[in-house]
Amino acid sequence: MSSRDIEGEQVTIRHVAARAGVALSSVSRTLTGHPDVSPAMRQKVEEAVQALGYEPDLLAQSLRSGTTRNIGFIIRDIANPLFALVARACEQELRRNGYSMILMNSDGSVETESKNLLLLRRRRVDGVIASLVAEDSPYIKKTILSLRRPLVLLDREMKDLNASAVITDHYTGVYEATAHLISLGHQEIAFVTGAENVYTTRDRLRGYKAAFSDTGRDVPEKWMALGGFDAEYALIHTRNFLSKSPRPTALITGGIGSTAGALRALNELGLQIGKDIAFIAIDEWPLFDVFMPPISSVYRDAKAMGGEAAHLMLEMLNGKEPSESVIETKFTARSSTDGGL
Amino acid sequence: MSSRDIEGEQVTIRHVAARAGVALSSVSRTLTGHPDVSPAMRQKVEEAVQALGYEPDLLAQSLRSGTTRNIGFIIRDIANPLFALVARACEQELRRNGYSMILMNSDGSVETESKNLLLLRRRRVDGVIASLVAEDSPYIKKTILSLRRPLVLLDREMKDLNASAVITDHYTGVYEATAHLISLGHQEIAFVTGAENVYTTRDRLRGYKAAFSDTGRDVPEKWMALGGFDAEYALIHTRNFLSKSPRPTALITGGIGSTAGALRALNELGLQIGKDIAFIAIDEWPLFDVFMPPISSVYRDAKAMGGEAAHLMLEMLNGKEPSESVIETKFTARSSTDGGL
DNA sequence: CATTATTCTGGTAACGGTTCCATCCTAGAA
DNA sequence: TTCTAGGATGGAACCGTTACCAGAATAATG
Repeated sequence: MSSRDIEGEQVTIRHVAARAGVALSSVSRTLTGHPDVSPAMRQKVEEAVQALGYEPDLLAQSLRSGTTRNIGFIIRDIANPLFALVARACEQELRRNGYSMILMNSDGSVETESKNLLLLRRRRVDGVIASLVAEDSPYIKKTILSLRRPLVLLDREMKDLNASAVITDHYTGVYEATAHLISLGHQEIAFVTGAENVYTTRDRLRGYKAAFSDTGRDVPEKWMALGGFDAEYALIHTRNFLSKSPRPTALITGGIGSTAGALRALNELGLQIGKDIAFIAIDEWPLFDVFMPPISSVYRDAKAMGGEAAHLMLEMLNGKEPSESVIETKFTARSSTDGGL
Repeated sequence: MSSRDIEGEQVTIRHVAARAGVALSSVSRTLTGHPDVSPAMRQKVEEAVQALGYEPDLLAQSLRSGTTRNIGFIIRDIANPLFALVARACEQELRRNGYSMILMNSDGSVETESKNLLLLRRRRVDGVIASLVAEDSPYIKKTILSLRRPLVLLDREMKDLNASAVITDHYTGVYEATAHLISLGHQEIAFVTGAENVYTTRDRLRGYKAAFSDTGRDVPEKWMALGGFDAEYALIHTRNFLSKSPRPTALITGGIGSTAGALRALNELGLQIGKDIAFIAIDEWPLFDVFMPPISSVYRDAKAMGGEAAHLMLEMLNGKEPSESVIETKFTARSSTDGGL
């Protein structure tokens, strides 16, 4: 006998009706708080519900009502500490409002992402919150347009989508970070991050470039590696940059994964942060403040992002128009930006 | 006009039947792969499905079949990097097998956890994978017994539950870690971790104690702080221990949160790891290998845990009896255990 | 007291599928 | 040729709800 066989038959509204000696429609009315229910009826039904331990089947209710109170949440990788914080805050806020979160990793693949979207549609989720792998895939765009459900994008820009979005103002933070390095006398500032087919990269790049041009300097294009958010990409390109001679005197990494890869490369080459090279990370790893030396960073409030995403979703579910919400970034100088020159 | 109004009416099996000019039962048979379907019928149905862009409603299928292909996943905190790795591996494996994951944080609260379990039951999930907040809550036990669904526990021991479990062999790793410190000459080894009402703590504690008693030493009970997995708890107690005189010469922290709190305390007190104090963390933070100095740790494969949890769940869903799976731990000495004496 | 408005209640039709059952064909066996 | 087995199909019941509609009971009105 497997554990599945144990399932005693489910208690349905019919059983309750029988036990209370009333029509099943009356039970439904009582339970959904319809006004036309006599105290006597309420009494009988509640007694029966209590006695049988009845609980309404959300599946059946969903089929009937056309709303599941389920929200799909698609991200590249839940193990990314930043996304994990976003997901947690988002789940908490959704849960407080009676919604559940169906979590799907897209594993950095447009194909998986697309499959996930289609599966969520078949599951009749009420809405989707997603951090897309890329903005330039026509296939994904087509899939999204066919979703026909409220959508909240995380740090992505896509036209004609009728979607809400939580957008980070990367520009400000990265501008400040780069300007800080320049003010310290750095010019050969490497920048290792993801590809330009996502808003995140483009906005950061804008800040990076502006910091140079605003001070009348040339942007050191040769020290830019814009290709992937994964640690492997950052590892290879950081290693490459730092083996050259002359090499960059400072390094900025964009994103959690890039930072991990770059730190590994620095470690491997025996270069000490804040001494042999100045280092700034965009987005914080949880223990950055106790790292030795403490790492300068461009911070954004991931918790706020998740909460805001849930909030925008709930608004759309209440019939409001899609809208955008902006998250600030803040540069904090710590001792990892000390040396390098 | 809100985005919800856009929803053009759903294409159902009825529309397909009408378009193909056949009975709706025939459409169903064709789509579910029933053997008694003529090539002509298949042709007609497939043409209609294609033309209308029909996709079966998983909700309706679930209601009929009694199986949702949804698995509930309950953990204390998805932002815990270890749990995030577990969750990712688990979701990937479930997804490969056609299941989706409903994620719920219990936020360290037995009450929330219990509510989550009940909600998952109402959502008619096919099974639940959970890392429970505590093993000694009769209320939770009662709730779980009423689940009537396959259950996989993560690192927890509960009797008479008919559940599968992924169990970590903490004993070995912690024993080795403690023995290593003892062999270096440490006796005043502090141990800061969660409460004993979860298997995790008990098994670690067993290893810690055995390392002392096996060498005929007294267990330094006064340096044990077993109360909470949260960083705050570890911060306070580490601070407290290390302000004493004499103070511990070594410190072991059990769990991701404890490690974070302890590192903050050390930082705050200006104590340098691997010099002023020997330090070992149980469970690794993602960047431990590039931390300066690198941190000695008791490692376990979180990815394997998640995959194994999914595997055990799938087995139960296929009618197999509940079973247990054991995950190994491995102590690795790095330079954080150098000094202290 | 008769009549009209209000509660209140029960029956039934959806929601979108699957599956059983009965019927009609067609082909193979006697 | 006649009988039968089984393939192919349509119709209807069912999964567990909610919502509409009609009728019964009660209350309010003239």
